[in-house]
Formats: sequence, C-alpha cells, structure tokens
Amino acid sequence: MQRFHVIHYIALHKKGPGRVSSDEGKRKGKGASAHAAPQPVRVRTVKEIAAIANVSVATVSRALQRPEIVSEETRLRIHEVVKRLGYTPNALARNLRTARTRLIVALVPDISNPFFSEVIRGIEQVAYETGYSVLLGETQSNLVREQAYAEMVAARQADGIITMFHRIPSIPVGGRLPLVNACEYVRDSEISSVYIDNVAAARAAVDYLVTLGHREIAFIAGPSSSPICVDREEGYHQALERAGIVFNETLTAVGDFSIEAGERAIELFLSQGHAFSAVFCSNDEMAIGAMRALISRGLRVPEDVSVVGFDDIRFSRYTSPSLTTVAQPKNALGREAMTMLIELLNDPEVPPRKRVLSADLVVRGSTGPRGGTQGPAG
Amino acid sequence: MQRFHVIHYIALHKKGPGRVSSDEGKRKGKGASAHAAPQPVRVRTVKEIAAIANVSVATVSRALQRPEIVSEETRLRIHEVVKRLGYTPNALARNLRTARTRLIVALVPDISNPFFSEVIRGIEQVAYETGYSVLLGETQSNLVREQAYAEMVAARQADGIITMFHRIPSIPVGGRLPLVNACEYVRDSEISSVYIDNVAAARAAVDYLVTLGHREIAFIAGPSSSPICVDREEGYHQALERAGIVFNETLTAVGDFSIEAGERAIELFLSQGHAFSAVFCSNDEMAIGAMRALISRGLRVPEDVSVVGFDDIRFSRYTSPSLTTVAQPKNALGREAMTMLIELLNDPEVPPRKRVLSADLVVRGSTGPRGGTQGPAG
DNA sequence: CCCCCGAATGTATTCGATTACATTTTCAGG
DNA sequence: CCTGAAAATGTAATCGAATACATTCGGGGG
Repeated sequence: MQRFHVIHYIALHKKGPGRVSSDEGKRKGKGASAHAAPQPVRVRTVKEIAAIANVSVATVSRALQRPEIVSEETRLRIHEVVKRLGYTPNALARNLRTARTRLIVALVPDISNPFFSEVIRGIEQVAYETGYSVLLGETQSNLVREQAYAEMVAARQADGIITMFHRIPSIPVGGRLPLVNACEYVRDSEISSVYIDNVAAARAAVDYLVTLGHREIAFIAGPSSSPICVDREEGYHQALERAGIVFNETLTAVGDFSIEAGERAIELFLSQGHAFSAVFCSNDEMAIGAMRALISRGLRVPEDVSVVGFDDIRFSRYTSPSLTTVAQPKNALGREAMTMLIELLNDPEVPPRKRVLSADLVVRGSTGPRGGTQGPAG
Repeated sequence: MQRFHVIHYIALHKKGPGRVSSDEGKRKGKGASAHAAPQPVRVRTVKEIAAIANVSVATVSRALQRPEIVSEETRLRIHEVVKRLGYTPNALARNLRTARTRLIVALVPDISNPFFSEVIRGIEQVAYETGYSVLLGETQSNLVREQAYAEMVAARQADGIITMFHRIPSIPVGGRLPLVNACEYVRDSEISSVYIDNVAAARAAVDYLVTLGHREIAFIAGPSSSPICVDREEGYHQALERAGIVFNETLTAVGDFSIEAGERAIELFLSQGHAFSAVFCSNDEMAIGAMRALISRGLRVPEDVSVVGFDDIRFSRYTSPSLTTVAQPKNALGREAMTMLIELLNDPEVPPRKRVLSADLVVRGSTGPRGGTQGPAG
C-alpha cells in the first residue's frame, strides 16, 4: 500500500500530543460556593423515603411501581419526597429481586461501520417500543471480548444479546442464552438469526451487470470464514453459470472488507493482465477501494469498468461516481432481530428460527453498459 | 438538495422487504436430539455449588474471589464443580453487595461517526487496563436518551459515565454523578472535560491557508450551540485578523456537520457571487460535501479552491483529492477521559478538571497555493 | 499434655428493593 | 350500629452473593 499524497504534520503546540495542561481544575471558584462542601454522595433508599413520607417501604415501592393501587393522598406525598430528595431506586436490587433487567446487549465487530449503525437503530426502535434498553458492545472481532459480553447475560446483567457476526459465543453450560444473530448466521446451528438471501442478492447484482453486456466480471470476495460471504460468492457463480459465462479463477480475489483490500484486489487483477469490464464486490468499502484504484490507474468508472458494491452504506451515495450496490434492509434486520429476541425472552421454549429478508439492488452511477473500450487489459 | 444520479430499484424478490420466510425454524432435526428436551434454564447459585462441593457458601465465594486464602484441595474441588455445572455468579447480587459494577457508560450522539469510534477505542483501552468494561449508548442528540443513560449511574447499574456532547445530563439531586466530558466541554461548568484547543487548532488551519497565499477564505461553521464550534469560529477570526484580512460575513455559513450541509454552504457562497479561493470547514463531513459541490460545479480542488476540514476521520484520507484537515488526538482524548473518570471513581473528592490536548494539521491533497485563476467568482 | 496462634472453614447478617401474606381502615348495606 | 368486602397499608421473607464474626482444626512451644 502506498499513499497517494505526501502527508506532513504541522504541530500546533510545542508540546507533544501527550502533554496536557490542567490549570483550570486548580482555579478556586470566585465565591466560596465552588464545591466548598464536597458532601459525600448521599444515596437514598426506600427505607429513608418511607420514613420521611411516614409510610412503609412497601407503600413507597407500590407508589413507584403501580401508583394506581395507592391512595391519591399517600401517592402524592411519596412522590413529593422522592422528587425532593432526588431518589432513584437501586436497579441492582430491583433486578435481583425481579430477575429481569430490561436490558439487552447488541454486539458489533466495528461500531464505526455505518452498516451496523442502521441495524442498531432498528434494534433500538423495537426495544424502545417494548420497554427495553440497548447497550452496545464493540468486539473488534475479538473472541475474548465476544465472550466477555456474553457473560453479562449469564451473570444476569442483561436479559439477552444480539450478535452481528458469525461466531456464537460459547454458551455457558446449563442455560440456553437468549441470543439472536443478525445480518449473519451460522450454518446448521440452533441459533435464531435474521439475514438476507445473500445468494439471490449477489446473483441479482451480477445478473444486472450481465444485462448491461458485461461478460468479464471480476469478483472481490469477503473472508470465507463468514457464511454470508460464501453465499455471495455462490450467487456470483450462479449468475455466471446462468449467463453461460465460464468462471475465470484469476478474476476472483479475497479481501477483508477494507478500502485497502479493494485497492489491492484491483492492483492484482490489473497485474495479471486479464481483461474485465466490471467488478462485483462483497461490500461497499472494498468497492470504494476498487473505484479508487481504477481511477488512479486512469480508468474511467463506469465507462471502462463498472463497479457494484454490497450493503449500501450511507457513504456510497457520495462517492464519485456514486456506487451501485445491493441495499440490505438494515433497519428491518435490526427490528426483526429485536422482535425475535423478545419472543425468546417471553417464552424460552420457542424453538430457534431463521428469518430471511430480501434485498434490493440500488443502481447509481458506478455501473453502465459495457463500453466501446474493451476494459483495462482488453 | 438534489441527487446527482438517478436511483432506481430492482426488486430481488416478488415479496417486499417486509415479508419474511421462516421455514427453517419449523424443520425437525434429523435426529431426536434437536431440542427434544427444552429443559428450563437451570440457574445455579452459590448455595448449590456449596452443597455439591460439600463446603459453605462463604468458602465458594472465597474460592472464586480470593483463591489464595482457600486450601488447595478445597479450591480445586470447588473450581471443578463450578466448571462442571457452568456456574456464573449473579453479578446483580454481587454488585448490590459490593456497591460497584466496574462498568462505565460511554455516550455518543452518533455511533457511526468515525471520529467517535476512535475516541471510544481510547476509552476502552484504559478501561481494559484497569478492569472496567465499557457500554456504549447512542443518544442521537436526544435529551431524553441522554437522561435515560445517566439514570443508569444513579440507579447503580454503572459506576460512571463519559459523554461526548456538550449537554450535561441533569444530575440527580443529592449526588454528584461521576461524569467526564470528552471532546466537548461546557463553559464555566464544574464538569471534568478533555478536549483540544479548538481556537488554536482552527487558527493554525487558517494560518496555513494564508501562508499558501489565500486571502478570501470562506468558513463553514458548526452549530453555535456547541462551545467547540464557537471556538473554531473564533480561531478563524483570529487568523484573519492576524493576517490583516477583513472579515467578510457573506463568506461564513452555518451547517449541521453533515455532508449535505457542506454542499449547501458552497451553493450559498457561489450564489452570492463573492470570490473565495479557500474554504475552512468545522468538520470533515462538511468539507467532503464542500468538495463535492465545488467539483460538481466544475471547480478544481485545490487548483481553484483549497478545502480544509476538521477531525481527520478515517475517510478523509480516501476522498479525491484527499482532505487536508486538523487531526484531533482521538485516541488520547479517549484515554485521558477514562483516566480522569477512574480518578473520580477512586476518589469522589477530586475537583473537576479540564484538560486540553493539542491537535495537528494534516496536509493532504485538498490544499494548494492560491492558483492563477482567481477562484470561483473572482 | 495444655495453650495459643494462624489457617481454614462455617454461620449469619447485609446490600436495597419487591411482594406474598397479614393487618387495618373504610364504607355500603342491612 | 354492626358486618363484611374492598381498599389501603404494614410486616417480613426473599432474591444471590459478599463478608464480619464465630468456630474448628492442626501443630509448635512451654
């Protein structure tokens, strides 16, 4: 990999980035009021509230949980005290007693991936509607971290978990943990999942390139450890076969979903000197990298080479040219996943299910009919 | 706003995106084993472990918490039982008793913003080193959500909180909640914060444009509700003043940090017909939007107009041309924030502090000397 | 052989809320 | 003015682990 532009730095300060100044903290407030009395954090309990409101703890609890069964007068008095003292019930005690937290954990490999953000938004919508809260965890595809978050459920700190990668945290013996797999799935496993028909989606994308007249279609695959990537590759093969195009192994490269991987793949294809007029990529980042590499080699997109991505991340609308890609129903994936998880939480007996949603091809500027020029090496 | 490319959809399936199929769930496993016995989730407790290992609950607890004070023989026996039965201690009970969770909440307005992801990574590094776990919350700049997450601390579900926006969740009366503000800060408030010297950083960016010969420098500001945006604007003004350039009000526009806002701002400048040869933007997204708009109007970056962003998000390396921008020490911001929070947790008496880190200007391809052409309208 | 000390383990309280069950209050109907 | 059911409130057990305090055990010193 090489940079295309020289990067040089101009320090704003003499001190390095590590140096810090913290004088503001030392300044004394102008009046005497500035934390003159760093009074210990007064933690209130039901007992105190009960004593002050002149009722029993049970009544306080009821006034907060099911106000309708407490007399108006008492209720108002208790609420006044609660408000005045700023009382918040201890959720640990409550959850311990009730054996539920109304909290679910959503795990993503990479939070900055805009694809997942949309899915998470879907999860949160349903969670909100059903009175759950969502806590996010980033695993960075690290097994240890995945496991650590899964333990939170085993330790009763959360009720369930939605994962967005293809590895299932090993289930603590004894209990089936309430888990739903979103976007990805694990073949043959007894895990509930929501995902799209990746074979069909990839096939449709490549079909579209075929209808534009392309015959030499390159493919940039994702890691084969992920079942959905295998499916996308399968879809690519099926489309070629249907169109009567002979599969050319040298026109397939494997990447790791990064922009750089897309660039490298194109470099590889070009160096091999085999002609191609279109590239289908297993995700948008790699497609963006592919476009960059093509353009920097003086090839025009889509006049010389058409490019298709997968996912429809927000940014693919803003590349130049904008990217044709397979749009996953991100929001729906999230919503379905959360809905399934709630079913599971309400009734642990329900068998695991797999739900398959459909995807759409979004045609933008990066694809066009096979041009007069025969492609890069044609 | 208008699209530059026609977008049309090709449905992959007849059924709409909402339709789902879930046949796989119904299929019976080939053998009898497939969840033949959906046995109730056996939740183990110390008591059970103690009974099976033939010791008291205290000994089990000790074997898990401080193994060294338990005899080798007993310890091994207990660990064997724990492992065999897949016992995980109930964290709620533990946290209730010990009054600490070793969990902190990190709140961001938008998880897909790559700027925050880097900061979060810094937070997590320090958290990991000190035995804390980080849970992420996305607030979407929604006050209700900010408040809801803050309540988690009041309810003792988390020990502390790091926010990355300029609003302070109203503190539950009675207790100062352990909170650190990262990247942003609140003027004159008694809140610990870590941020960069935005005035100096912005000034340096504009200074740089001046050294390249630019005199008509436009500015795309961020929302003035955010102190750091005000600071960046102040830095812009200071740099102009130093260079003896008269401030031209029509060359300043306010945006909301989105790509579209950057586009709109450029349209505005161009429509006003006032010449400019450089644009400084309060963040990278708006700078990317600005470049798009300029290029789509047939202007060259940087030959006709230089563009500078702020933040140095990952993607700004990959635009064409790549973006010159102010790089915030994202990782250090996160690390410092978490470090400060831990100090606060260990000793609630420590007064709030503000730490100011330095930023670097990263020069890439979007800036160049003021060219022969006089800019868009010159 | 006894005493004492430290190591190992056990007993029982505690954390703070929820809630089953018990008790008191209220008031309509007789 | 009494009765009884419903409403309101109170008492105490409970969730599961941690831990202060109590007890037991083993063995070295006197």
